[in-house]
Amino acid sequence: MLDRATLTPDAGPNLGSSLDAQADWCADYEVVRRAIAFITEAWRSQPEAEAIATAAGVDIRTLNALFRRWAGLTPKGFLQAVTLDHAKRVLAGSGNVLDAAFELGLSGPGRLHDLFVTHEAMSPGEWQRGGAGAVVRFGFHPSPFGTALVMATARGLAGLAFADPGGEAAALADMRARWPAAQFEDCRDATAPLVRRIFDPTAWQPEVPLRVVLIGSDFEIRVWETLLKIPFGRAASYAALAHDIGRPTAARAVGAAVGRNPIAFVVPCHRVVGSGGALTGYHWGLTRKRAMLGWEAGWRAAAA
DNA sequence: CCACCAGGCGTGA
DNA sequence: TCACGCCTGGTGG
Repeated sequence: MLDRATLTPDAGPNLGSSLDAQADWCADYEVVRRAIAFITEAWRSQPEAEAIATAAGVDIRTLNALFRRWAGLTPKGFLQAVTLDHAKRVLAGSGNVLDAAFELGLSGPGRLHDLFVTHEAMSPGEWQRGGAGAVVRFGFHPSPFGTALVMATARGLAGLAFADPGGEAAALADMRARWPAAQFEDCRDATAPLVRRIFDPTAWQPEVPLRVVLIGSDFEIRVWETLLKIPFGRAASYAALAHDIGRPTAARAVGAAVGRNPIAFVVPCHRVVGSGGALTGYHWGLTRKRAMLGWEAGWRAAAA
């Protein structure tokens, strides 16, 4: 098992927590997004790196540099990371997701690339009672997966959404609709530190866990808690999740609950795929789900 | 690989 | 009660 010291900014993707890296994130993601869209559409013809670069609107050298910076992998490695084969490889076996994680030595304290999270769960009723007049502060920030919308309460991180260019208003409306009684305040200064930390694996450490608030039904909370057990760079199926929470026949209901996860990326709903490894859906777009799995694959490769 | 189907289940209206 | 989903396993191309 590797320790965090091997993950210096030089060894890993992007530039740690430097502000320059943050400024580059969205520009990089635009190219990544175009590359993934092209690969997804043209995978049958096994496109060359050259063709991918053209489709992404950059030259091949730029493409190489960009992928190294963005996720520490080559375009070829990236190509592999967004295929069905890769999804199957990272798919933990059926059965208990947590047990599978421990068997693989990827779970437990000190595991690699774990965004350590402590959570507090609230039912919608509790939220409404205790949160009458609750203030939710939000801000838009660059991230490796496009513009991120971060929502925070005094109790911790409550929401994380994504927006493609021009989709900021829709993302905000989506989030606001989840907590109709709350007051919202645009306050990027409050959310900026969260973003820096969330998207920089070199900043993840167990000593200072990230506090999150999960607001949902009992069933949803159980599903979301289980998502937090899926190791970085791996995947679980909806059926395995259903099995894990003791409702083996409720895979579809699990899918719906996963889809309602308010804290994208941090609660890793992007690590849930169909039983056969297919990426069946993602609230913030399948392209973004592929990007996240590819990014995690790159970080794992860089650390290994 | 695709299309379609039925069984399945928690949610919100 | 009902339609709706980030489902799944089976059938027939």
